[in-house]
Amino acid sequence: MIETLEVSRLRGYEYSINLNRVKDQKILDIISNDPRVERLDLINGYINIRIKEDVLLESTAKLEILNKRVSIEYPSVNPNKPWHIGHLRNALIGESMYRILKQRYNQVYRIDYIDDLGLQVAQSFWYFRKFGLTSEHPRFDHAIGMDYVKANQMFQEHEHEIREVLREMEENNIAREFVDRVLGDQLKTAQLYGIGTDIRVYESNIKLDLFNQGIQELKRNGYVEYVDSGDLKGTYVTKFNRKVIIRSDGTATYLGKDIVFQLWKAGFLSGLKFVEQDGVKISNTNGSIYNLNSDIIINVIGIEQSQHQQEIKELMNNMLPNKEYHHLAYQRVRLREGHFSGRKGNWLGYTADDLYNEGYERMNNKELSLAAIKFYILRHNPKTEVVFDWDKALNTQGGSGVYLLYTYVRMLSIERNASVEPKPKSLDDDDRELMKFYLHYRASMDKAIKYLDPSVVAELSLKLAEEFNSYYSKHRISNNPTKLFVLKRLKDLYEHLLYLLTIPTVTSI
RNA sequence: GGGCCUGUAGCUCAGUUUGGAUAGAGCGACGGCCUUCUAAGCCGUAGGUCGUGGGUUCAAAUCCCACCAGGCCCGCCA
Repeated sequence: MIETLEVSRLRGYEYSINLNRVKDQKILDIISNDPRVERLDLINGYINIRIKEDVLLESTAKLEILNKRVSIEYPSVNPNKPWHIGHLRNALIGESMYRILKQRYNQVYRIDYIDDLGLQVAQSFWYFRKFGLTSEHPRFDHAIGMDYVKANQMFQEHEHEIREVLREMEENNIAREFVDRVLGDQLKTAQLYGIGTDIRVYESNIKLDLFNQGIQELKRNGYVEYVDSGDLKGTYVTKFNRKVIIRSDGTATYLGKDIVFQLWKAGFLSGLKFVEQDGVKISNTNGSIYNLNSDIIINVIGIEQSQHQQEIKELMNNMLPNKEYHHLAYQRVRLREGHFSGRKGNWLGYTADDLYNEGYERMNNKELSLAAIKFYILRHNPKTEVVFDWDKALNTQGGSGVYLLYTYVRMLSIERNASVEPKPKSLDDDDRELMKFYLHYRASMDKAIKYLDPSVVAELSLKLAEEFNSYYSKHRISNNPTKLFVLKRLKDLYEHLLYLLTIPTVTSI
């Protein structure tokens, strides 16, 4: 009962209900008879509930675990460039969301999709084969990214040739080694930022082991049909919303390839084979069959693909009404002068690695640099556009990742200086305010999961840090058994929150 | 033409889904606080037509309608 109510903003109370919302008098009886309730007060038309101290002291960060298989796909960066800040946003939202989801579902899998048969890779591979590496950078992904800008300028003139390369890639997978070399470097950035994956799927393997059988299956089940007249003559379209998935020349559209993959995630199609390497399942035609069978499918993809995602969602809901399909849409990170464009190459100087290096230079510390960047990105609601600003991204003062770590280190320091054993006696209102964060945590996690939004957790962490710093300046903690106990509990929760935000901790600053 | 997202303090953002207590933070400005657990901190002051106009309601930043501004999407591209 109590769990469903909102956590009160008033000091000393844990929950509050607006009297006007109480439609049924029985609710009042139930609340006042709840053994966990210590006291009810009526103030300004609100029922304020104070719960018993031991209930507060015993609250934990453990949520009810649901038995569902969840997959979340991110960051799926094209393997022909280094990660820029926009890719980093995708990866951080994905990784944080993954960690949050794991608190609620018993099986959560991270998927990274590698588009090794895309036009972008074809352009880069064509250029590389023709001219070799023409940009200088110690990292292959960076150099290739710079070369891509040049390759793109030549695209129109050499389109026929490049499309021919793409066909060769599709037939003989000739770019795989090139792609893996770029990917290997991209993964260094991923590792730097603590971004992980469980399942890596290459488009070439989908093409090889899943696509044709998948399309046959869809035809057999009547989900797609051949068009024999009109504008779309010669294509195969989805029966449900008449979107082209096979062109009249027999090749697959983006939607066609995508839908097959999403259906694989849901367990509707089978055939992908995997080998395991360092705990990661990697698609490989010589491996063994594995099916994910997700109940809930989440894709972290830019908001500009909303319409495309909506089409897939409708199709999935239509075919598999028992599965959930979600598009976690995020706005782009952009520069003052405009959006990132691989074509123009204005991501130069704004790669995820550049960002880290600049942070390291300013703070001379790996964790502080990472914390600043991660918090800056994650505290924005995914739907809001982030206009990139060096000083804001690498802020070391209030409302920053550095502030969060500083607060954490302060907690550790007080614990180190403790002169008594932590043991709770009676809590004053300030102690209760801190213990209440366990209740706030539950509410925030519900919200973060419901709306697929890690910024909820970022805001909670910041509020906790602010509340604690205020508490710290007001009370002497290290010689007070109750306050040391509260500190310990709060620190446990805080550590957990930082973990959810992918922010690594430090022990001193 | 159709659809989606955004608009809250000088700046960057919470709060909008579930209408309700004086609309909250940070940065920047100004003023305080280090012989006491980390001052990358804390406390205080100034700063608001919640894009605009209607509507619903006892009550609207929040719900409904229209409009304005910025961004994005509507292909046998990906």
